Amino acid sequence: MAGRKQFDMETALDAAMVQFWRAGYADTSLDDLSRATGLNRSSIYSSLGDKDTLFLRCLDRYAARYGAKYDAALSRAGADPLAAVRAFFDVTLQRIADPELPDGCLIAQSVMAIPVLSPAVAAHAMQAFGFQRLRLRAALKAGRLPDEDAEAFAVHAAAVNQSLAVLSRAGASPAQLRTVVDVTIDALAHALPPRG
Amino acid sequence: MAGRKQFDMETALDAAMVQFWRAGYADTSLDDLSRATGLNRSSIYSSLGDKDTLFLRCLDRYAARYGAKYDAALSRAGADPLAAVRAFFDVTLQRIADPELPDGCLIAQSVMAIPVLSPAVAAHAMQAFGFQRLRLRAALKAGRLPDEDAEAFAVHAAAVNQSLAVLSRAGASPAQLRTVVDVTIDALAHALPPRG
DNA sequence: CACATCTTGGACCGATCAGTTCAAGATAGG
DNA sequence: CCTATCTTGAACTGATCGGTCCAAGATGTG
Repeated sequence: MAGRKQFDMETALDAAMVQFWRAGYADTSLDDLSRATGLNRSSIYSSLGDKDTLFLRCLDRYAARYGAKYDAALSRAGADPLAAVRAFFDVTLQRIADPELPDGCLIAQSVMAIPVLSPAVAAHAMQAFGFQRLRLRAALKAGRLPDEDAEAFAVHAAAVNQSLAVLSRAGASPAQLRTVVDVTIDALAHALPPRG
Repeated sequence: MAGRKQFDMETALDAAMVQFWRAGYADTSLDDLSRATGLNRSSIYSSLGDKDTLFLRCLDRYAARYGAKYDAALSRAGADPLAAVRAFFDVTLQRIADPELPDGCLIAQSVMAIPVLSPAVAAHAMQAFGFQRLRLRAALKAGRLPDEDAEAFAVHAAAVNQSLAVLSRAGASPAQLRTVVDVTIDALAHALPPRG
């Protein structure tokens, strides 16, 4: 029953991340984490740290993984602002549509829980939270959109993106979420011509 | 120390509501509720019910109170679609700007916690959650907006409205929230003319 | 003034929480 | 094969959880 580690670290971290993502920090006990990862408390503590540390690692893991997806999608989309916004939303919609993953967004949920999180965790959540808008703004600025419009587009799209997390958590279907995105893109498309 | 009730029911319910609103269901203990309301456990149980029941009452109280504010604002705004949307957002912005009240939105937070809430509470949260969009859609339909556009506007505005809760919880300033709203209204305004 | 009624404070319950400790035992190096 | 090293399972700790119970005592009625 011992000797060399009997589990894969990446798999265990993913399992812990999904558990926190589904149930939130407060409603995830060490027994839940033990069940989800297949490790017992001793192994969790020695290999993954205490609950706070582990949650921080999961938060950063989530931010890095999906942040990379946003970056890749925006880079693929190129210079057209609407294509960039569309690509941006598609990353979110794809994540939500994945039946293997919980609904919502770990970062958005963590931000909502800021008043009861430790300062360190809250700081990470807030930092990760701001990145989506900054990524999109940078992509739009790199394209052929005036800075002012890039900021406005990014603010608006990031806001709608956050709402997708709430809506999916409320049980909205992928089709309903797609409608929200389409309406948003439509509104942005109409706002574009008189300026660009 | 006893005899007739020594507290005001409405005040106590408001205090409990604010406590749940600030810290969420999971992170609110009976001691927290006791401290917030000034009542002790016995009085809470005999007068307000158990934790689940009390939370349900607070959720309904919140939905009724702010639902009424949305109704009143939309009714005051009249038939102009943009005025209606503006009035809709103003209710949210005013609530968030009130320093006496927690950031965010009790319903949005509850919806995010659905996987760990009791079925009864989850059902109430989901029902309350859908009302904003329906109120707005009804107001827009009553105005001079085609049904299809009314639905699209309502979907979009309700989504942005939800994001305001997340953003405020992340510490966004009232000015930043106002920017999100202004950008949204601007986009909707541009989407309007070619159709209406 | 006396009595029945009802609120209140605080002690108490079993369950569960995060976190610690340690012996059992599997492994790797010599 | 032997031993030092490290993981693992399980028991344990003190704190806190939601919920219950009951005596103390203030009130309204007669």
